[in-house]
Amino acid sequence: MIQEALKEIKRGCAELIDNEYVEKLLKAYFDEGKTYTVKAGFDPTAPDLHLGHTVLLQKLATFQKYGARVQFLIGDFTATIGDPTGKSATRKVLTQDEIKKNISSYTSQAFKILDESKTDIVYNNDWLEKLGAAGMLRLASNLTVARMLERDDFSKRFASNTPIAVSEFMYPLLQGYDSVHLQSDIEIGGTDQKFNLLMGRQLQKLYGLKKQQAVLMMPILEGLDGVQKMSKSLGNYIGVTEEANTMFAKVLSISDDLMWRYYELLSTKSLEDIEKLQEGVKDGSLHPKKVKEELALEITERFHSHEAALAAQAEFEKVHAKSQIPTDIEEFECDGEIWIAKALVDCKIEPSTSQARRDIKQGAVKVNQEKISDMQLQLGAGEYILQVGKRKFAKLKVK
RNA sequence: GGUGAGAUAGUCAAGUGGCCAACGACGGCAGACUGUAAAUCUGCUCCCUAUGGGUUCGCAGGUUCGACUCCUGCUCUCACCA
Repeated sequence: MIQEALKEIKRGCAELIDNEYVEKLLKAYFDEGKTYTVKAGFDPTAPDLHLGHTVLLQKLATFQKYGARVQFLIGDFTATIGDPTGKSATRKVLTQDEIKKNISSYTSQAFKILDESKTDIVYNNDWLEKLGAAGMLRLASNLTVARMLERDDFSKRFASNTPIAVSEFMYPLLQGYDSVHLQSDIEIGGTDQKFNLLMGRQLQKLYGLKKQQAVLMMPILEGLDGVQKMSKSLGNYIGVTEEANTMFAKVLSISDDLMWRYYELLSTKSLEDIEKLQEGVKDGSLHPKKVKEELALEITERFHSHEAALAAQAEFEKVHAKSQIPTDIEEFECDGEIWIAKALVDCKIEPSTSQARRDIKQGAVKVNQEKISDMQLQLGAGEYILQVGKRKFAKLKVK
């Protein structure tokens, strides 16, 4: 029983520090029904969660299945500093107002995956603000600069002459202090958080806690490009609030290699089943696109519904396999004759008339499914379906 | 505080008085081929109804017929010294 739970918990994880402690917690749960706490921190910097975040959330949900109370930590204080992780430059600081705005949409998205009744939402501003200058200094005295520079991204930035703000040094310390305050039993985070997560253990010890948190690290989910980590700023993400059609299409656009990665980290299929799929693709009995569709269905269904997922699949087939016009296209209107390039910009499927001209020249623009080449084309009264490339559509009514 | 180096398009990075809307690479977009995959090949990649015009090379001035290139001041970054 314990071993089974442990196996599920460890699935897809990159590293687990203090396996024994986790086992002990699980044993206490199964034997005596004792719960324990699992902390995960989230930065309220962007109001939207994407699949990269859900890797962690799903892991938290697994813990909840086995007796954990989740400490869903909103880093409203630390967000004012900016976590240096993975950034090549100092991050811009958010205002309190911006942060507040992000939080509510944030949590409601998270509860699509987490069990609300087993989750405590906590804000680190509550205790970090009270820490004061003296507390900060005490905290900071625990760490040397040399040790701080051991951190990969700091040393890289230092070596490449990119600025590091002193306040950024405080980030790992504050995150670690969160674990002291919350007395977390386990903390989970991405592999890029290793330094910060371990800081929690170190500080818990220094501040005299009996137990030090176990640390579970999950791999970072690659974005749609398959290279960089999924992030909103890179635009290579699938947001959990995105429409079913978009979600489905985005999953299908990832590469075959990346697909297995997504299977491992996002699917709830058992590892054995995934392996079978992999073999099937290898020996040619399964078409990789079919396998990818299955993944797309599973993910879309998770955030929408079974019906919506199926509808998205049908829509996708319609538009791409049969190259028909999508069902829902944004509609625009205009008065009087309009120049094609201007129309494309007005319908927001081209950023500028310059770009529109280029695309027309290259034969990427279609009007009512017909490729056009006349740069000067004027659209008279009537209804038109405008299309740029394979993905951008708009309907325009000219009065 | 002192000395030196640097800031160029989404990123990296050439350019060191006119040949510069600015080489190249990556990214991105589009076309061909496909499974809206990958790989490959090709074209495009500041804005503007455009064989032309406008605005760009950290910011503000100046020199010059002409400045990304020279001068002055400022802002920011880095290194060394204190």
